[in-house]
Amino acid sequence: MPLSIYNTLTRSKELFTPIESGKIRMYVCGMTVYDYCHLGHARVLVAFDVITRYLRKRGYDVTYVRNITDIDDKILRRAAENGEAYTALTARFIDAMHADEKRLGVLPPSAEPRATQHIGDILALIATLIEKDYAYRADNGDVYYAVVKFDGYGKLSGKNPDELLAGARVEIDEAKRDPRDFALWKAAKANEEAVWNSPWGPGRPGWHIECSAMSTCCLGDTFDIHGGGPDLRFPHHENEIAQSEAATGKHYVNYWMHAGAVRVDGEKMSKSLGNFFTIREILDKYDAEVVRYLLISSHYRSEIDYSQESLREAKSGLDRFYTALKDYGGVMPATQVELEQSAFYDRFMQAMDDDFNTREALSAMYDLVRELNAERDADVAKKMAAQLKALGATLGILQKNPNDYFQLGAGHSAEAIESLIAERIQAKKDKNFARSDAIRDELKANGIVLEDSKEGTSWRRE
RNA sequence: GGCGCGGUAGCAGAGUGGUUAUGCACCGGAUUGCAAAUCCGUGAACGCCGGUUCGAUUCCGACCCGCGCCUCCA
Repeated sequence: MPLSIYNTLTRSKELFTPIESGKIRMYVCGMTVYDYCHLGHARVLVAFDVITRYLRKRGYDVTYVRNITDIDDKILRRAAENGEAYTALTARFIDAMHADEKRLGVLPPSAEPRATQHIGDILALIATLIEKDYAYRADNGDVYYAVVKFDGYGKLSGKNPDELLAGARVEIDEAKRDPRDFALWKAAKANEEAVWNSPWGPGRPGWHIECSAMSTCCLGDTFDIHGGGPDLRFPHHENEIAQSEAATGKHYVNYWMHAGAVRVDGEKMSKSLGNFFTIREILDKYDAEVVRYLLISSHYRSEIDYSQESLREAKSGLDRFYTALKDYGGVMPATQVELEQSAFYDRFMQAMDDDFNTREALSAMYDLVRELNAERDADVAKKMAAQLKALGATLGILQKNPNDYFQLGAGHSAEAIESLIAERIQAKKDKNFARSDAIRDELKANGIVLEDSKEGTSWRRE
């Protein structure tokens, strides 16, 4: 079964071939830690988490590196506003990020390099670029990359370097030889606390060079997959290519992957527009697994629109899965062969092999649900439930005990609900349906739904 | 202006040159004391105009509309 991946560089789906058989080296641009993560970050986090899980399920040994940008203009500005050390600020938001991703069921990456821990690598990379005449020190003390020197500039974003030059939106900076040039090293200004010494004077690294240094350092000059958010394609990733390929003389990345944007009310959600929702404020109101389900219920490359309605639908969809698993509890031992012996498994894998088509994979799972719900043979049904749960694991969902999923966070105590259920069962035995319905209505008004079956009465929060 | 993406049933969202996506919602039936859940079933779609084809939602071209990047942003 071939795996195909959409490559942003060639704008087409390509059969995936790793550099080294059985191994995948992947780098994803992580957060700049000056604020809480928002839904857009969650999208990238979850998308590449699913991708990593699937690649591992397929048997690849995946090294997943996701950096942390912990030195940058925005960080320094925010720290100054708060009157705190920038290191204190970044430490806080790194902790918050880890807490958020854990709640979303995102597995930790293999390595999480931080820019401030790689200053030496960054300096070495800049020195190489200057040596090879791809960079220059300007009069203001900054070191810039000379875009004109790099032949392939624009190949990732499809931009023509000449048109970029003509673009009036590129800021004119007297120190630069060319308006397209970007900073590799920023000279220290007065009273700045974040300063490192360099051959070009005290200062700090530019954003783009950080990722070139950290990725190459952790994964080698050429690696398999580089991912990130949609707005990183230009200029960030374009600049990474220019830096890394100029420095090493080698091809930098084989497959470029970019997640789709998250929108709110039809507008792009972004920090600059100020219309973003942080992960934690959403998770205060909604089940983290519902949010994760929302993020995987459309293709990772497509845009998604965030709304109350889309969350409600996500919850309904996830409820259907957990309802199907409800009678089978948490533990469902099954052999690998049993788990994979299914047309639904094949469909799932085929969908995921096609550029990680989670939506198509979910539809195979829903078809499995229908068959499971209709199955009369308890042993067969149990096996199907195990299959469903195993497929869910690949997407990072459905691993909770169904009762926990349905009951945790209910306003009432379980004891109070159970006692009302007992009273209602007695009323039903007495044919006192007015009383039994009253109990059900009362619980319903408090967000508790009762469901009768042959085995008895169960409950869930709405 | 340059480059790129998309327009699919009430909504969300896959996919395919001819035959069921899927989920939510709706309708009919089964089940239920009544519900809920579940199952069975019906209905409903491919922006507009041309072209290629025996046949196009699917390929090609034009058009209309929406959006993204080009500036810090995931």
